[in-house]
Amino acid sequence: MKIASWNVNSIRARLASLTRWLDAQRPDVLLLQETKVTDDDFPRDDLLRRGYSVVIAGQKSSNGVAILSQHPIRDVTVGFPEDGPGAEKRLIAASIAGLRIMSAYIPNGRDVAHPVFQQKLAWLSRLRGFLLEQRASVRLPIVIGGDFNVAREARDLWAPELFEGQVHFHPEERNRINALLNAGFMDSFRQFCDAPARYSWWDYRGPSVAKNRGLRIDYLFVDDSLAPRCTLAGIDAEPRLWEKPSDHVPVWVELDSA
DNA sequence: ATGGCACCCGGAGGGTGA
Repeated sequence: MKIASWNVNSIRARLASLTRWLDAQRPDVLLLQETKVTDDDFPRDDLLRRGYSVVIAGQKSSNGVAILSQHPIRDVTVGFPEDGPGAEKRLIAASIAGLRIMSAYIPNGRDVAHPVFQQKLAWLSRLRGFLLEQRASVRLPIVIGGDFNVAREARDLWAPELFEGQVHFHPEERNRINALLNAGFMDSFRQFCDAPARYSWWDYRGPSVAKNRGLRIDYLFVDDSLAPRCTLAGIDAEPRLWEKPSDHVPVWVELDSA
């Protein structure tokens, strides 16, 4: 079972790339972030035609998450239980093939001095609590993928000395990610690859792609209990070289059948 | 060096991303 996650930076702008990648890779499940579209305008038909069921949590202009699946989708929840009606659409969870699968788009944080940076930290803390609550209540192994907007380690950034203490590589962000993993999850990519400079995002501007100046900020975290089933994981950097790319690329994990 | 680029909305150019 192949599960992938991709911040597409607008599903409408990325529909050609998305369908090209889906047709080539045929993942069982694809988690999307930054769909940037209302539910009414989500291009469902292009995905249904390819055999994917779709559940979405969208909003106008920004944010927006979705889950695409070739298997039946059940028990969908959007956001955190305590969210008000105006909450940004950054989290969707569903039960698929005996797993609790989630797509998450963690707030960027903008700048460490900006109030939204504290909201990012709070959001990551809430996410940890939500994962524990879901594990207890749904009782299925959890796979959460998404754009976490945090590089975990120095080997996950092109210039750690430049980013240290800044947004995306601040100790408080790393602490929140580590606390989340310590709750019983593993960074699937790092089970199979120790190499530095394997990134999931490159800036649109300047020579970022040519010089491999990127960040690894997109992850698939899987329940520790899934370790024996986890056979391979990777980052597919190729779509970053296609026409009209997202600035993020898909990350993926393969799980053996239970 | 606050630029670079791409997306959004709205119908110009500012807000946001990372």
